[in-house]
This record gives sequence, C-alpha cells and structure tokens, in this order.
Amino acid sequence: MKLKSKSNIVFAVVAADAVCFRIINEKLHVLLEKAPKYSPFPGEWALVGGMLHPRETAEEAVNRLLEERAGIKSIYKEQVYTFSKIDRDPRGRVVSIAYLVVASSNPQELKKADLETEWMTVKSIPKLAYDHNEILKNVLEKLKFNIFNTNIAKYLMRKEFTLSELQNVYETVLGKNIDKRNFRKKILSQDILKDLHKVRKEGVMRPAKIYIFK
Amino acid sequence: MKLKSKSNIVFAVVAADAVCFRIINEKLHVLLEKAPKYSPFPGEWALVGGMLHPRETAEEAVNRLLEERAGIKSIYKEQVYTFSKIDRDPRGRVVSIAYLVVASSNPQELKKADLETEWMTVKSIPKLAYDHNEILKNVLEKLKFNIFNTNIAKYLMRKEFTLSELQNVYETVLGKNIDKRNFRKKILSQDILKDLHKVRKEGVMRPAKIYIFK
DNA sequence: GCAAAAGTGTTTCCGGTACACCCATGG
DNA sequence: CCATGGGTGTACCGGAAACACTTTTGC
Repeated sequence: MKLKSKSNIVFAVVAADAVCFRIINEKLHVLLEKAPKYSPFPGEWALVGGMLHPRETAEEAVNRLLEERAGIKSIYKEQVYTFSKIDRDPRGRVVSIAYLVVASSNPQELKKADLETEWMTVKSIPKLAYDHNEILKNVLEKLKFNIFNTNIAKYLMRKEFTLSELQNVYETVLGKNIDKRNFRKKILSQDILKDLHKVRKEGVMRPAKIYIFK
Repeated sequence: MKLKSKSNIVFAVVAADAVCFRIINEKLHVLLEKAPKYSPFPGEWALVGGMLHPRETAEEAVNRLLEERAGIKSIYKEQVYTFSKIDRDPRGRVVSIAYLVVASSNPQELKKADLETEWMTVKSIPKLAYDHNEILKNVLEKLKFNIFNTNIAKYLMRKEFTLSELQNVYETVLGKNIDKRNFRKKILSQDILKDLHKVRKEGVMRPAKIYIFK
C-alpha cells in the first residue's frame, strides 16, 4: 500500500457502525452487543460495528458485521453520517461511517450468535461505549425523518398488516401519537398500499382489513 | 498505533474532499484544482481534497486543504456523504468524506496559490479525476435542497444585496427560473432579511432596495 | 417617451391538522 | 347489551404556484 506518508505518519482508518432497527411487539428496538473483553470498553453495550476489510465497501462491511455478530440480514440500509472526532476510539484514529439499518422482522431469520447481542427498545438504551449514543441519536433522527418521507415503513412491517398496526409502528418510531383519521387519509392518499380484501379477526372486536405495500 | 490487523492487512484510510462553491457574477462556481504530476490523474481537474492528518477532524482537514491549495477560508461547511467504493483511488484503499463548502465571496480573501486552481461554473464542469463527478453531483443536490431549507443563502451572498440579486443566486443554484412575486413573498415572509432603507442606483433603471440577512 | 429592471396582489389548489361518532364482533 | 378496537368526514389554515401590470430612473 502506497498511502503511508514519508513522515512516518499513519493515517486515520475506517470503520462502519450499524444502528439496526427492528419492530418487536410493535415497539422500535435497536440491536446492541456487549463490547468484548479486549476492547476499550469491556462489557459495555455498543452498536454493532468494526473495521472495513480492504476489499469491501462500507455497506458490505455492515452486511458482514450484522451477519457475523447476530446472524442478521439487513433488508434496508442507508448511510447517515461519518464521525471523525479525533479521540472517539481510545485505541487510535478511527473514523466511523454510521448506517441506518432495518433487520428482517421474520423471526426465523434471526439466529443466536457467539457474541452477546440484544434487542433493546429505543426508550431503554443504556449508556453506550465510544460515541455510540451520539451516533444512535443521529440515526434515530434520520429514521424519524424517513418514516414520512421515504418508503422505509415497508421494511419495518411484516408483509401483511392492518392499518392500526402500521399506525402503531409510525407512533413507536416518532415517539408520539397520531390522529387515526388523519393517518389513514394520508397513507391511503399516497397510493402505496394494496387492500388484499381480507380481514384479520382477533378476539372480541371488529375484524381489520389486511394490506400489503405495493 | 494498534490498529493494524494480525494478518498484515492494512485498513482503508480516510480523505476529505471539498466541493467549494462561490458566486461569481451571480453564477454558481465550483473550485477545482489540477491534479499533480505524481498523482494517478496528472493534469486532470479534481476537487480539492486530501488525507486527514492524524490529529485533525474531517472538517479541520477541509479547512486546511482549502487554505493550502487556494488560500480560501470557508464560511460554511457541511458533511454530505462518504464514498467508499473499493477502487475509487487507484493508489490504494481510500474512503472520502465529501463536504459542501461555501467560500467567502470577498475577493480580497482569495489569494493566488501554488497549485493551479480555478473557479468553474457548474454548467461547464469537465470530466474530473477519481469519482469526483459523482461526488459533485451529490453535493450539488444537497445544495439545491439546502437553498430553500436552510439559511445557506446567507453565505452565498455579499453582505448587502438587492432582492433581484438574491433571486438570481437562487436561480443559478437551482438551475431554473423563479416567479418574482412568489419569490419575494416567500423570502420576505420568512423574516430573515433586514431592509436597510437604502437604495442602489445602477445605470438607467429604477433603484433597488438594499437588504442584509438578519 | 422609451428602455430596463424594480416592485406589487389575487386566486387557486393542496396538504396538514383538529376534531367525534358509528360499526362489527364475541362473549 | 357491552366492551373492544375498526372505520369514517368535514372544516379550517397556511404554504405553493399561476399569473400581468405599474413605477422609477437616465437618456
């Protein structure tokens, strides 16, 4: 590699961190892992992240890391921001590209992995290693923006869902309640859903219509 | 530095590239430099960019590079996107953080530098070295978004300006014409300008009122 | 009086928001 | 008949866009 400078300086190196979301019980969860013993923050919770391999892009690194650490396949991925503060990693100069990721909500696609990983609700995130709380905050803002400005909701939902379930997901992402009539009017007017003309009966209430994303 | 892997692999390193804008004659210009002889693209036009020093953030690197190469002080700076394709630099694995920068429009603050640099209108950008055309495209999109959604126009204008001049800047940034009445209504309703109650006489037409940003 | 840019209002449409009641079902 | 969530409509407001003529000046 010809990038070493003459003055013996080593350049900053590149990592990727994944803020990986998933809806569990209609609540927004984030994937965290316990930082290993030999790391600067042994035992503390951290986002899933690591160095880019020499022959992979940042996106590929995110895919690999999630697969390695928690057996997760991402179904949506989007670069959010790159963090380059000098001392963000005590071991050396590491610049980190942060990604917003949505994991499949299909339970079969989640296997138990070697490392300790856990899905935590966004309301209960502890203090994280490195600058990961700041990264999480940035990515969460992006998710809130995206939920009403892109089709990301498609990746947070199961294939078939009711409008109430969809609204619950919006509410857990935004962290606030939405008026039911306005929500339905807005979603339906966007012409992104398909009415399957099926209903889901659940307990003692009126059955709900089933939709899918187009 | 403890970041070298055991398997003798060298990690990707970090550069920053600046897409530096300036209004000249009410047209949007971008700062380019000729890539040096010893580079992979000798003599080709490129964005101003370079490796991060070990003790500087990406923003600081952008400041330094613009100062070194063209004597430019940036008055607005914003990270846009990080490019990590594997072969984007033929010399090795370089990941580049792209910045949207606005240079001072004050002519005195621009000195002639060693390297060949040139301000080119966005309409006349040639084929650039590396993936810099792609970077420019991304950053330009961001600028178009920002012009109506942030106060970036403040940094593109001289201190004192007329509404017609402001509108011209919006038009050169967006690459399209804007209705004069709608433009004035919108800008004035935002309460971001201050009427200096002065006029600028210029040639044979009605004098225009002078504004500044609040 | 004319050329050249400055300045000015009204109407229409659309998306966002506030707000309250009836419907279908199982027990 | 009742408890539970499913489902519906209207009115108001503010921002965006379309659109044409009068004003001020120097010559």
